[in-house]
Amino acid sequence: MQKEIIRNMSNKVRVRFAPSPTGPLHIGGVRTALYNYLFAKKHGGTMILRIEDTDQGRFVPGAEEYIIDSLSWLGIKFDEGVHVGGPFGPYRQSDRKAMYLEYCDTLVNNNWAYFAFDSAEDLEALRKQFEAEKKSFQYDAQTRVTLKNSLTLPKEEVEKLLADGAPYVIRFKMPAHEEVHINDLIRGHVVVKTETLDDKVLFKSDGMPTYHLANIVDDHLMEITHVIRGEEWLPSAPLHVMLYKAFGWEDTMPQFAHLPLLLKPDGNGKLSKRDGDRLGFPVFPTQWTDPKTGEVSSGYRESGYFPEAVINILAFLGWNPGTEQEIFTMEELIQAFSIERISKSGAKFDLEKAKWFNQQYLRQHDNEFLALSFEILLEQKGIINSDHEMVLKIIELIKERVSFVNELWEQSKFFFVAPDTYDEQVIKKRWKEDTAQHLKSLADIINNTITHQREPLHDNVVQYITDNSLNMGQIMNCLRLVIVGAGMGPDLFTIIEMIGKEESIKRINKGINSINN
RNA sequence: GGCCCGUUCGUCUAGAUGGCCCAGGACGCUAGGUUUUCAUCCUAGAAAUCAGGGGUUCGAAUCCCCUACGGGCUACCA
Repeated sequence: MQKEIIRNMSNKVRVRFAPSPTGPLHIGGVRTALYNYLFAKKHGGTMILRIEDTDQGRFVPGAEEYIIDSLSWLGIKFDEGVHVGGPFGPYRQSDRKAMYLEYCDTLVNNNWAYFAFDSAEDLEALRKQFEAEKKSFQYDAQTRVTLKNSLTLPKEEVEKLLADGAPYVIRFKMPAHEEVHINDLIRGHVVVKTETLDDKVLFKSDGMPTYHLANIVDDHLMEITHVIRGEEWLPSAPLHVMLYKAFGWEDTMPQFAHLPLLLKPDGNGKLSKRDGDRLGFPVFPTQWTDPKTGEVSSGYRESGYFPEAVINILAFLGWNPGTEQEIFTMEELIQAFSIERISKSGAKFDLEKAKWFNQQYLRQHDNEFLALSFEILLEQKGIINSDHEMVLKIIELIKERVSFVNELWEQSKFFFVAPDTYDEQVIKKRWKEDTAQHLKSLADIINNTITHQREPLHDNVVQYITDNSLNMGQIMNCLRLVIVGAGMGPDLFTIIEMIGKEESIKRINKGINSINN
C-alpha cells in the first residue's frame, strides 16, 4: 500500500548501488557508486545501498562496514539502504531470502523456469567432455532435453525427488529463437539472439537466489528506474531483460547504462586489486586489512588524498562535462553530470594526473586546515608542541611546493631540525677552498646583526659578499646548504629569521665541520 | 572457441544534425623566462596520417561495410 502511494506520487529517479560484501570496494566500484549518486542527485532522485550477499561462500566479515565507511568518507550519501533503512527494506538480500523462492515459483508455474537435478560434478564432467571435443557446453534449449530436470523427467519422479529433499536448482528456461533488444543509455541499441544464451541458474541448491534473480526481483520491488553498473554486466543484461518479460514487468523495467571499465595503467585489462600496490597507487578508497591473511592494501585516504580530489579524479575517468573546467566540487558535478556524456571505452588510471588533482585541492584548503593536519604528522615525527603560529607560517611558505599533506615534512623539516646530511651535488658544484672561511665570517655577521629579522640579515650578508667581490650564487648556495642541507626551500633569510640567529650559527658551524671532513 | 562491447596525442579526453579540425584542452614531457637555490608561476614547443582498408559525399574523426587489435562475459560468483 505504502509502496503504491510512493510509485503513484511521481516517477522520481531511483537508483541503487549494489555491491557484494566480498572484500573492500575498489575504485571501479566507487566510480559506479559515484555515477549513480550524481545521476540521482541531478534528478532529485533517491540513492539506495543494497547489499548483495547471496553468495554465502564469499562473504567477508567487515566488508559491508568498509563499503559504508569508505563511501561516507568520500561524501557519497544514501537516502535508503542497509545502514539508514527506508520504506523498501530490508536492503540486504540475505534478509530478503524468503521472498525469492516465491517469485521463482511463479516462474516455474508459468513455464519460464524449471527444476534441475544435475549435480555440479555431472555438469563439470560434461564440460570436460565437450572441451575434449573442442566444443563448449552450455545448459540451454539444445542440451536441457538430455539432462536431468523437470522438463525431461516424468512428473511423478520430479515430485518424488523434491519430496525426498534431493538437491536441485531452478533454471531459467531461455526461449530458443528470440531476439532480445536492449537500449543501453551509453551503448545504444544492442541485440542478442536467445539461442546464444544459456539457462542460467536462478535459485541455488543452498536455498539462495543467484544474483540474476535477486537483482531483478529487488530492482522491481524497490522501484529502481535506472540500473547504472559496470560493463562486465552487459553480457547478462539480455537475461535480465528476459526475466522482466517473464515476470510481466516490462512496463516498469529500469533503463540500463553499462559503464566502461577502469583499466590497468600499464598494459590492458580490467584494473584489479593487485595492480595498485604493484604500481604505486591505491585501488581502494581507504586502507583495508584482510581479515584472513592480515594483508594490508593501501587506501587513498591513508595515502594523503583528499576525498574531494578522489571524487574529482574518478568523475573524470569515463566522463567529462564537455567544457574546459576540470576542478569540480560534488555540487558542481551533480549539476554538470549526464549519462549521455559518459564515454564508451575503458579508461586507464593516470597517477600523475591524480597527483595534480590532489595538489589543486591542497591549494584550495586554507592554511589553518593544513596546519592542523600537518601538526598530526609533526607529532609522529617527534616534533611535540610545535608552535601553531610557526606551523601556519610554514604552510604559507611551502604550500605551493607539495601535492600531499604528507609531503610537507620533506619540504619543511629544516624548520624543525638541523640537517645531518648535505646534498653532494651542491657541495661538488659550489663548495670551494675558501667557503668555510667565508661562512665563518657570515656567522659573525649574523651574530652581530642587532635583530633577527630577515631584511637586515639579508642586507648585511649581501654587503659582505659585495665588499669582498665574491660570487653571489656560490656563497648564498653554500649558506643555504649548511642551513637547509640541500639546494631547495623557500627564501633563505626567511628561514634564518624563523629558526633564529643562534640556531643558524650552530648550523653553519656544524655544516663546515661535516663538509670539510 | 562462442557471444557482446570498444578503438582520436604516452594518459584522460573535446569533437551536437559530416564542412569552423592539415583535430582543441588537461596531465606528463622538452625548452626559455621569473626565482641568486629548489618548487611554484609565465611563455613556447614536441606529441594523434582520428586502429587499418574500402565505400557514400563536392566534402568524413564524424555515416555504412570489412579487417585487425584490445577488452568483457562464458560458475549452483557477483
